[in-house]
Amino acid sequence: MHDDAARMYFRFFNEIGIIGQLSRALFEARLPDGLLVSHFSVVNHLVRLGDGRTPLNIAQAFQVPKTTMTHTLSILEKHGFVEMVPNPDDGRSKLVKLTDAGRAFQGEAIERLGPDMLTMSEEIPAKRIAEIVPLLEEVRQYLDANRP
Amino acid sequence: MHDDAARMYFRFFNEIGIIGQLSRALFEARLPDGLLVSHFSVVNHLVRLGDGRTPLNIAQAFQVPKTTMTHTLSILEKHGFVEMVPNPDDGRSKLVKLTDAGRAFQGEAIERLGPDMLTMSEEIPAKRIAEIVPLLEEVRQYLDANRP
DNA sequence: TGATTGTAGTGCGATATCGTACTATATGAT
DNA sequence: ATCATATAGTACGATATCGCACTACAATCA
Repeated sequence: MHDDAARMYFRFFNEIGIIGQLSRALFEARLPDGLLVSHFSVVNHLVRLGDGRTPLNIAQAFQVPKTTMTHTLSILEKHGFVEMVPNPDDGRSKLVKLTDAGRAFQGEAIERLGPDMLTMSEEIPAKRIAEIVPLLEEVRQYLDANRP
Repeated sequence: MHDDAARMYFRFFNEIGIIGQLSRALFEARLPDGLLVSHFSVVNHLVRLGDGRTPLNIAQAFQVPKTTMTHTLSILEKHGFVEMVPNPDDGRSKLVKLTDAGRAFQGEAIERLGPDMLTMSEEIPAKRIAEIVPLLEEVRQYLDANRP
């Protein structure tokens, strides 16, 4: 491993970290007060991939401890975006159901991001983004498969 | 803005977020107990770009509120990695000085990451990473310049 | 069946991050 | 010089995230 190579990985992960932070801040500025990306992400996940999942299943999808997901889901429940129902197949567990308010929240949040993405696309076309997404997916899969 | 373009940006930021989370977890597994990436990052910043900076300057470099940096620096001070000294040019402010222990901490943390990067470079060569870093920098600069 | 082991979710405590408000000092206008 | 405004740092409270430990239920095995 050359120093140059090591430095390149450092730069890469550094940029990833900063972009993650900046995009999160941008996104949260478009969400209703008090709601965070971590809240939206779960609702978005349920809308896209289907609800009726267990908290543990969702926690694993987001790579967060189940205690964190318990907390996040309690917030979503407080906002009326999801409902927790008993799992008929397993008395220990619950199923997370989206409500109409939850679906509306997801749709509105995405709509609010439209103008930002439009503006960004004028400076950095989606075509250029599309060129690097595959490698990012590869890196993500590698890291996912090699978790400590 | 086509839906396809919007979806591409979503995928991009989604991958960024996940990679950020996974790489943070990986890195923190290599740090001494109780120390987080947020701690290392500040020490690393001071080693690379020079110490004797003010807390506010560092906070802005990391795009975090100054209250967060106050807290982070207090942790680093508790570990003996930095010292806070009065700023001779401004009675309101302080300067952050690295200690020998701080430099050692940074060097050891980087060394510990070496094997991980070596392993990763076997699957995803640094050359491929190098090809996309410039665009990531562009995105980062764009987001930085268009903060809400 | 009963005992053991494993799993889903939660309660609790610790730390990180952030927003608001405050203090002390600096800057600029008059 | 004085006053108004701006800035650096901190105190404090709120929320997010996480690890540990516990409970309830499930699965397995004797």
